[in-house]
Formats: sequence, structure tokens, C-alpha cells
Amino acid sequence: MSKLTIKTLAKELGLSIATVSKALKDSHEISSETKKKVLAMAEQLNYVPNPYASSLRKQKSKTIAVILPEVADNFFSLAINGIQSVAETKNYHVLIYLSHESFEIEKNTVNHCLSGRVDGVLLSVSSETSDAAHFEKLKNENIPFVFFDREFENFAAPKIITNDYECGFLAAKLLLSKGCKHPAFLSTSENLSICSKRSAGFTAALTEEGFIKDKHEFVIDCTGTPDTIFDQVQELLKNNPQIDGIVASVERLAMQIYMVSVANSITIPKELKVVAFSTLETAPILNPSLTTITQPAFEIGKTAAEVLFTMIEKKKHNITADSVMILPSTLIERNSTLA
Amino acid sequence: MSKLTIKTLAKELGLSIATVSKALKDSHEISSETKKKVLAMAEQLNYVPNPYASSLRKQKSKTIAVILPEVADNFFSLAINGIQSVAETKNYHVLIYLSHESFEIEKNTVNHCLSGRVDGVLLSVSSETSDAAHFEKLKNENIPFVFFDREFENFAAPKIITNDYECGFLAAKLLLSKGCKHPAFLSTSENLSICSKRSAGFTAALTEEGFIKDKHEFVIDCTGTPDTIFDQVQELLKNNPQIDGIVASVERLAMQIYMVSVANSITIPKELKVVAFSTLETAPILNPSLTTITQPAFEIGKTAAEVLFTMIEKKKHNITADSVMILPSTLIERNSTLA
DNA sequence: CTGAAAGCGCTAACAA
DNA sequence: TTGTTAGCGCTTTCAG
Repeated sequence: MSKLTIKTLAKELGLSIATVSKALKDSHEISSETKKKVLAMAEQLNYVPNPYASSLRKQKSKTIAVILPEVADNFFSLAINGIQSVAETKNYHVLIYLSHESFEIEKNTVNHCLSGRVDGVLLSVSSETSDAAHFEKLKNENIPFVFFDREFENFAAPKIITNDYECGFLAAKLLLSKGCKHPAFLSTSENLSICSKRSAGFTAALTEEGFIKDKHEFVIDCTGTPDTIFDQVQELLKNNPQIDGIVASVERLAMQIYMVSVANSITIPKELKVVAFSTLETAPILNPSLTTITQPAFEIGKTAAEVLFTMIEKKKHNITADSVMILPSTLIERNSTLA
Repeated sequence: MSKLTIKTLAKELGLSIATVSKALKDSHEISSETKKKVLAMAEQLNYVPNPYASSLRKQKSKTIAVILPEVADNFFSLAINGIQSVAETKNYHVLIYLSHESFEIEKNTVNHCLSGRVDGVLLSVSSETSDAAHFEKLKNENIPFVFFDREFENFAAPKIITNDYECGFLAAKLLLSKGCKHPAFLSTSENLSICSKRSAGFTAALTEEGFIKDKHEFVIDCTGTPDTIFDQVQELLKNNPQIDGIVASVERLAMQIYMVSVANSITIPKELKVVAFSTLETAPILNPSLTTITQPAFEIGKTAAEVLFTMIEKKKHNITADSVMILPSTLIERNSTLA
């Protein structure tokens, strides 16, 4: 099967390739007669234009990159869905890259985006990311990009995030109102914008109630691979039996808390109350049902994509601090925090 | 910032672009002196080659497409993870497309893959897909592709699937062994390979036990959007109080069964036993914990990608029926099927 | 070992 | 309204 290019079409039709090209894009300088013929022939021969030739020529790719830490995660799955939903309407293609929470990988991936491969980038930073030089490069090359969910603080770029601080605050207040005397905050990485904000809100609430002396009494950094989290949580609860309430900063931790409580016959909510930042669909049918702070994951992805396309289309790449959008999460009380 | 191409590099170094190009790919026909200089300059200037120029020239894209029904789904998230894990080692890029279970969208997406945009395609068919003409085109154009999880039956192509029939059989046997007299199978679409095989296994088990006259007594097609599934399931259970056991053919259905049982005070497992095809991480901490048939989702994605790359690399596109690989699922008994 | 030159398939001036 | 032509940035013969 010899390849089917615009040249083949042109020859077949007895027209020049320029005419065919223009007809294919419905240019006004082509007669509708010709257009019809061209379209018909293209249809018949099943012609599909080579996107790379076109990208090379036009210097744009109709493609965006989504760089995120992980895809096997409810939040990110939903966010990708949101992103796709707008990419589809724009006829854009979506390249997915996973950083696996690695700074190195994130940097390399961002670097590849400098090649013209993509017209824009959506990014949720890895937990290891400690410097913004790679983001700076994107900016210098004038490649539109938008942070979603996990931003890099102090770097000016559009950000679509949720109200993490308030929700941390709310979570603490909820636990206190339910009678907790020793609430703890399980963080994954204080390096992460979402975690540090959530824990700051948490701490603020405790302080407001006259609770805190030593921050570390209540905020525990629970780093480690998924495999080790169970052990860490178990250790923590064993060594600190006074803990009677926990805020799980991410979904993964909440599940491990439940696992540990099953394994150690800790009854939730009687002995331990739990509230989790989570988009788990199964929260209502857990044992006990789980009180969640649910992020608008789909909306965050969707909005981030919309902002990105605005930048791509308007070439208005200089949107900065003022374009931080905060989509609020919802606290849904369930049985894991019953008084 | 003027664009940084291989030409700029060449000028900067006082070499020809051909030499630079070869040096960049570590060609043996270039002296190591020159190579070193070129690499250094490329590094310093932060040169990133334009992938589209290269793709156009070489007629290959270093990109694969993954076409699947949905991404906000545990199974597919895990599968994508598996796919990415191998794409990364091959330095391939991954384009994600969602069919949203629509035949039309799937066809269009597959058509776009005919343009040379991708070197290969991984596909899990939509529930609406009823004909294979678009797959035939891929084959005619010699574009390697592999089905994963949801295949198109009677179409010869490599397929990485799980042992759906056996598992359907097993699920039925389990329910019967726990004393169920009226087990039902909740299908989403009998059009789907996975559903029809699972239900066939289910039916076979019942037949073997002398159970069945009318297939439709026990196999219920539960189509509809996620929103309506709750109502459908509720309706079903109300109208058929004799049903004392359910096999949920997909994860989504299992959750709705739980929701319905909560809303209608049906106690699982006493009044209703449930076993679900699912990769839900929260299965052990549901109320009650859910008996699952868990697919090796990551492995399926990974293996599918590996097979695809074998085809891409060996240009051995004619792998057919003999390359169907079956990765077995695991039945994990939990409290939702307690006798 | 290095360089000149052709061309991948398409678009966009510019001419006709 | 249609055609000619010059590249987009890169790879790859083929000559030197």
C-alpha cells in the first residue's frame, strides 16, 4: 500500500496540491465545486492528513501535555477526565506523562515539552519538586502552562486549586467539635503545596482553640512508599495512644488508617475519628462510612484545561497571579466522625 | 528568543548540520572529539530536537495511542499505569483517547491513528462497538495494534485479556455453595466481550447444577448511564425479591448494589450475597467487605504494551490468534458472601 | 571523518 | 479561483 498523501489526491483529481490543501480546510478562495470534489475524493480514498507535516509547517501541534505524579488515583483520574472533556471539544490531543513523584522525571518531561511537541502544559507538581528552573524555561520559551491541584508556591503562573487551607481548618474544627482531645494530621510531604496548606489550616484551628505548643505533636509527616504506609500508621497509633482523631491529607492514607484499625481492632469512630481529603466514591459504603473533604476533581481538570486553551488561543501567556482560581471542596460528614 | 534548531547549533560550532545531526545520535561515523563538542554545545544551549521534523522524516513517531472507554475507573487507571511503565522504558510518548463507550468516537479516533501520528495502538473496545471495519483499516495500513481487556471477538489481533468465562463460572459456584437459590448476574452490556463471557460462565455453572430454564431469569442487562444504574438496581431487587445473590459484572454496579442495599435496608450478606468483578482497593474495608474477582489490571496494561512494542520493533505485525494471552484474575472471598 | 543536497507531507506567500 | 514555489527541522544517501 503506497502512502496516501495530498499529492496522491491532487494527481487523482487533476488539481494542484495547493488547491487540494486549501479545499481541505474549506478556504474561501476555493470554489465550492472544487471543494466538494476534493472532499468526496478524500472521503473515498480515506485520506487522513499527516499531522507531523502540518505541525512542522505551522509550528503548532494541536497537542497538550499533562504531567502528573500518578494516574492510579481517583483524584487524578477524574482530573484527566475533566481535561479530556475540553481537549475533545478543541480537537486537541492529550499526551500523558507520569512523574512518579520524581523531580528528575518531572524536569526531563518538562524539558521535552520545550521542543515544540506541545502547545501547552498542564502540571501537578511532584512531591520532590524543590526548584522552579524547569518552569522558568517553559515561561521563557513562551509555552503556556497551568498548575492544577498541586502548585509550586511563589512561582507566578495560572493555578487551579482548591481551598486547602480552609479545609484543613474545617477538618480540625470538626474533630474538636466531636470531642477529640488529641487530633493528628497525617501529611505525606510537607513539601507539597496541598499538604502544607492543609496542615497550616489544621494547626491554625488548634491554635485558635488554645491547643498547640509544639506543632510536631500534631502534624506527622508520613512519607514513604504505599507499601510502608501501613506500618508507619500502625507504629504511629501504637506509640501515641492518646491520638483520638486523624485528618488524612490524602486518600491513600485514609485507606491505610482503616486497614490499621481493622488489624488492631481500633473502632472508628469511637476510639478514633477520621476525616479524609478524598474523592473516593466508596466513602459512603465503607465501614464505617468515611467523612470526606471532597475536591471538585473533574472541575479542576476542566477549568485548568479551559484556562490553558485561553492562553493558547489568545497567545495571552502572561496571565499570572491574578489567575489563581480556587474551586472549593465540600465537607461531607459521615459516620467516621460521629460523636 | 529565536528558535534553536540544529542549524543554529551547526553554525555555532562551525560544522555542517549533517555532522551535528549524526553526532547527536552518536553515529559511528563521527569522531569522538566532534561528538563531545556537539553534545556540550547542545547541553549548554539547551537544545531539544523538534520531534515533528524527525517524525516526518523518519516516518515514525515514537508515540502510541491508548483508546479506552473511560479513565475514571480503577481498572483502566491501573492499566494505563502498566502501559506507561513500559512506554517510559522505550522512550515512547502516550496519547490517551476516551471513547466514552461510543462507537462513533472510537471509529473516529482509530481513523486518526491512520495518519502516521502513532506507531501503534492499544485498544479496549467501547460497549457500543458492533463492527470491525475500523480495526480492519488499521490492519490494512499495517499499524500494529493490540486489544486489552475488552476485545472484539472474531477479529484476529493480539489480545491481552483475563479468564472471564472461568471467573463467571467460579462466581456462580461460590454463590451456590453459600446457599443462594436465586443468583442473578448483572451485566452492563452483553455486547461487551468481558460481560458476555462472564455471564456465559455464570450460566454454565447454573446449568451444570440443573438450575436454568430461561437464561433471562438470571442474567439482567443493566445498561444506562451511571446516574440511572441506582434506580435500575433498586427496581430489579424490588421486583425480584427472590434474588438472594448477585454477581456484579463490573465495579460500577457493585457500588450501586451497596448503595441500594443501604437505602432499602437490605442486609448483605444475610439477605443478599454479592461478588463483584472489581479492582477496588477499598474492597476490604467496605461494609461489609466485598468479595471480588480482581483482574491483574496493571499486568494487563503492561503486557499489552510489551506485545505492542514487540510488533513495532520487529515489524512483525502479523501476530494473530496465537498471541491471545490470558492473565488470570483472583477470587478473593470476603464478608459479602458469608454463608 | 565531514559536508552537500534531496526530500518527508504540508502550508502559505505570491503569481498567474 | 487555481498553481508554483519555498520552506518548516530533521535524516540520510552520496560525494568529497
